[in-house]
Amino acid sequence: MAKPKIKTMKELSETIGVSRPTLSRYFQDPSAVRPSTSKKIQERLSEVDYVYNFLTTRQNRKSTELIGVIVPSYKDLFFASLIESIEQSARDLGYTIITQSSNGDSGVEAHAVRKLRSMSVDGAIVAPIGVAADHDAFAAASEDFPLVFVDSRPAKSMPLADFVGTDNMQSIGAMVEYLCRIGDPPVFLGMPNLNANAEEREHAYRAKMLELNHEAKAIKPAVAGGSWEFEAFGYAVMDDCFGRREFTNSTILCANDRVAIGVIRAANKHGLFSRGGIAGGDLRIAGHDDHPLSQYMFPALTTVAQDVEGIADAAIQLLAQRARGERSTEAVEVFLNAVMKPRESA
Amino acid sequence: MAKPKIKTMKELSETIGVSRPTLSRYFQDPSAVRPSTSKKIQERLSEVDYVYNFLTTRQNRKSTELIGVIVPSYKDLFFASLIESIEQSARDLGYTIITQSSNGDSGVEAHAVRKLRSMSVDGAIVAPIGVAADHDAFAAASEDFPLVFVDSRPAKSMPLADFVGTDNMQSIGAMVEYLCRIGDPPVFLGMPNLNANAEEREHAYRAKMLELNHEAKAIKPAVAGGSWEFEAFGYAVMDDCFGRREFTNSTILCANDRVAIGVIRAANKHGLFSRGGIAGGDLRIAGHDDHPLSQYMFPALTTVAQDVEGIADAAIQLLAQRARGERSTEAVEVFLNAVMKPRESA
DNA sequence: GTCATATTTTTACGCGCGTCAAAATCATGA
DNA sequence: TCATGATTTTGACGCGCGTAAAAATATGAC
Repeated sequence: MAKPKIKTMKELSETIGVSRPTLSRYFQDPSAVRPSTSKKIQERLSEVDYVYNFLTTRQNRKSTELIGVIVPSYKDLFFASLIESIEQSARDLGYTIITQSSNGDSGVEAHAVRKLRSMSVDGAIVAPIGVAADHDAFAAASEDFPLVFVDSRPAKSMPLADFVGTDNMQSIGAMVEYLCRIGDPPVFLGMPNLNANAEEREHAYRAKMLELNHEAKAIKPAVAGGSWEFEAFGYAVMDDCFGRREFTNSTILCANDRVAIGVIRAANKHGLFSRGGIAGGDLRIAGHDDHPLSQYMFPALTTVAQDVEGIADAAIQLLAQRARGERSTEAVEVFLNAVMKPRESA
Repeated sequence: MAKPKIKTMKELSETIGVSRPTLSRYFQDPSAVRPSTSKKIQERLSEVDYVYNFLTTRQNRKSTELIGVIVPSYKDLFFASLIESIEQSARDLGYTIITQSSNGDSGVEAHAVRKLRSMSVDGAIVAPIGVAADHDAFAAASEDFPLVFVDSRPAKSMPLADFVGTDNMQSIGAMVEYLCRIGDPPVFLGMPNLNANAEEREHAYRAKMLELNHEAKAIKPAVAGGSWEFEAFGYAVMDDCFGRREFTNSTILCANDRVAIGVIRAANKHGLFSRGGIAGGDLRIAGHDDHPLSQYMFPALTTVAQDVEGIADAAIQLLAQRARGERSTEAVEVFLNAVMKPRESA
């Protein structure tokens, strides 16, 4: 680092030989100054060590180009994938992402929303926790900046917030159809009722079963499922069932892959996959999401892949639209399709 | 939201009936004003909708109370756990976390570091990518704020940066000892050479094997391993080996759990666990990290658990120390112990 | 070389809040 | 009730940069 360190734009303007306002314009859009000037600035800039002051620039610009992201948990690869996609889409458009985890707690979620308000973000993408969410916090926020919910809709609907997510009717529908075509009609194992997907996916399952003239049947969890430890939930519920020799020959459709991973573990523990190793028995298990590790399960988990990149992209686009002043009143709901990933488990 | 919205502190000071400087002091430390005043402010505050302006306050305070975090990937549950722990520790101390993923790319990493500089963070916690990291970016940053590396040390050592991580000699040592005590001495399957842990763990393995008078042996990957898709790497390498009936009766110590998950999958594919289901054969597999899903593998993965919370906590503490002006010259390295998690796979 | 137009420079103010010093007010105990 | 120290108010300046208006200068076609 032999490069001389320059701390303020004023100082920079002196060593570089252009006025500060010109520099200011250059940083916001290099093409806003004459090409020769732009080139000159660019060259001199590479010879010094200057980083613009993020906080001050954002304070004064009309737009902060900050986007907040709130997810219930980092330790869920679906959300992790989502964040990664959002961060990439955002970087391409020049946005800076502020990520926070609500940790499945409505208090923390409200606190996070509040922080986004204090940071004057241009918009927020939130995967809400469903139960007992702090509706007021969101309502207040949506007056300050556009809000788009992803993955699941908040319990109490927000008139001004957009939504992007997978069409559960389509995704679950495709899976049910597939399962019925290949074998016995599935029973359903829900996820803990922590967000709207829990109910929606069960509903989608029932609807499709009805359509196909099969009797819908949901497994009643014998254990409480109040936490986001979905694998533990799936394992505990089915370890119990399998222990009583229930559902050992069923086709089990799980509300998501993490639950399914727990179920597979339980099935393996009870030796239900022993014949020949791979999907030899009558027990079949299916999931939902295409969790990055689902293909490494044994048997590899049959699932439906959510279009994570599509969701991230659409969410950013919706935010950008609002930022441009479009659709200032009507809210939009975008539903993306999921695609079947038939593997070994069903 | 019937609460009247108040946008500036000046406005707030008028509706609340105290002067703006007093409010300012209250927000920075409620105990800095007289108890009766503090109570009065607190009460009135709950009746209005005011959020302080984060950007402006940080611009003017000597400390921004911002801490940057950079990890190579969100889609790695080890890092996800780490971020979650850091966020919690930080929240308790009043810090705000800015998380970024370098996506395993040194360019993105350098860009992220630069952004942290522009945000005037009080410090940064970074899990570096090892190869071809942009040393200059870190060097420049470390002149602006304290830097603590976690998980692995950067390729080129940084004289002013602290380090917190697991003592690979201890963790791998404990595992090798365990494996040798229970069965055959292990062979080693490394991880792609993407950070310092790759070499360090292999070295630790060799050292311990030497100490125990066993011959060290590392599996030579027949496939390239340049990406962070560790499961795919482990699977590809061992699918190839098992296909040639190599190592089918070995004890395989993997450099991390994600590699091990791929290996388990390969072993299952080749039916190497078929006798009785659980760890019946001679093939044994062990990992490192205690990945949240390792216990759901089949067989459940024997591993060593890194002290993730301990790492997060120590990192924050080191940063806080530097912020208080302690240890302005000497760098510190903190090594935490890992604990054995013997399960089914070995 | 001239003139119309495009850029840049100068100058100055504003953003919302931190912070300081001096003046005003308050709380407390004798 | 008064003195005294603690707290608050007033008034003012600064942070680094955005931005607007007017003046100065550069550019390019003729």
